[in-house]
Amino acid sequence: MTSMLTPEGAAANRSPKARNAKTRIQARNEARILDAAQQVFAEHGFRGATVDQIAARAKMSKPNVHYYFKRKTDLYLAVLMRTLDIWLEPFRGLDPEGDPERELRRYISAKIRFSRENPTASRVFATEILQGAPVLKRYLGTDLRQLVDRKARVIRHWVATGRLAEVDPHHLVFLIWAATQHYADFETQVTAVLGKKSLGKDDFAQIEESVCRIILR
Amino acid sequence: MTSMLTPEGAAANRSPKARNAKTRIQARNEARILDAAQQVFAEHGFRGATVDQIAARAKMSKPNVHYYFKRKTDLYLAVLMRTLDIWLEPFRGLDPEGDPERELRRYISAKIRFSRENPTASRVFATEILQGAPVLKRYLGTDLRQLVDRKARVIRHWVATGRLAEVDPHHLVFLIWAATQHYADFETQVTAVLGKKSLGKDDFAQIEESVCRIILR
DNA sequence: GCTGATCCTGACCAATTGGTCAAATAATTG
DNA sequence: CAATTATTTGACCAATTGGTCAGGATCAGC
Repeated sequence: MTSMLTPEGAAANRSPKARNAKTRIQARNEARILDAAQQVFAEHGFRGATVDQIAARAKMSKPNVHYYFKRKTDLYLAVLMRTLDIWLEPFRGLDPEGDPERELRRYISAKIRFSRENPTASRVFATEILQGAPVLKRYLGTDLRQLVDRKARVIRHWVATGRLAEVDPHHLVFLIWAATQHYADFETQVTAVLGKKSLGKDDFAQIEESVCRIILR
Repeated sequence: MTSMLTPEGAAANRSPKARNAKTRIQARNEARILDAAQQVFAEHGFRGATVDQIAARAKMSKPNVHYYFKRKTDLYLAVLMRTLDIWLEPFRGLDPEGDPERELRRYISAKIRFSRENPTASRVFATEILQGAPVLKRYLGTDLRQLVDRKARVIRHWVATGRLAEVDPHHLVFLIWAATQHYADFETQVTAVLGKKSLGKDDFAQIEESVCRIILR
């Protein structure tokens, strides 16, 4: 993966004067568009989102959005990959030599923090998966699968050396993903049922503690 | 709620000859449309779904779909309410006098079974919540909240009488919801990472056992 | 300043959208 | 069967959609 912010489909920006390097304007605008797109995709899904809406939220004209991202799907892919990059960084960092509880707790903590600070990113990803991952399916079955298998081996190693309770590594990972994303994705339901306005920093701190206690019992 | 399959918005079907009672044709077609709509909404969200697609999947003409459900939102609402009706029935059935573990296990079991047999229903609901529950927000904050509060009191009672370990009732409910729906909603990701074709009956049996063991420890 | 590349936009299109309607067809009932 | 009602559809519409394009504005470097 590695910073796929400009995948094949993105506008072939021949860089300023010479080869490839982004203008300050380019960097600023691409980021602004990505942020706007993330919000709109989170609210309406891929097909429900309109380029007009995205442009409006980025305070730009529609043709200008297309100047930076030729097609809507490029924009969508870029948003998803940006999220995956951030999500998987602490996952890749799981250290086989480290203390299992400390390692997992750090991963959970990082994931929850990002979900709280950036719930829309989590929601775009969730929507993509819910709808059968039309765009990400290939990636999930190759790169991500490989990565998870590698880390599953680490977890199995922790279990084998008696440093972690007996668990199925894959289901442990799924459980962590589910738990850390659920409160960001379903925040509307949680706040409505609890009668709260929104989930604050303290709420998420409590959630983190609960999740860790249950998972790392 | 109670069988809101024909909410205000639905076509004002003056019933056959007299007042209100559904023709056999009516019942059959409404069900067929609802099933088709559920699939399409699950794949594309509300805005991404088209009435044409729904009609095609129900093997009907578009005007005929509008004959039974005047507007797209009526159809959407009907799909959501049908799911909620089924989901909440076993939740309402939680018996304060019953054995807590038995009661909760039965609820979890029913919920997982429905998620497995009807994953698209779960996905439509999840998408609605993800997108901020534009249609269901009011219901969540009133009826559902009331119901959950009532059942939270039951759980608190179980804890108070020492029949259940110390837990926050609301978070217990959320955890059950998250766990029972996750494998239906994110099946694509799970199967892709596991390299499986799909999740079978046995997979869900194992999932049910895991969820129960973790939650009812 | 001048030049060329980058950045931005109004106007426009073909395709698709939710929804309507008049008229045709099938059920039901007397 | 005839009349009434329930069901179904082709044709249509106004609005919205993703995307294009020619040209204008702005910038960097000389």
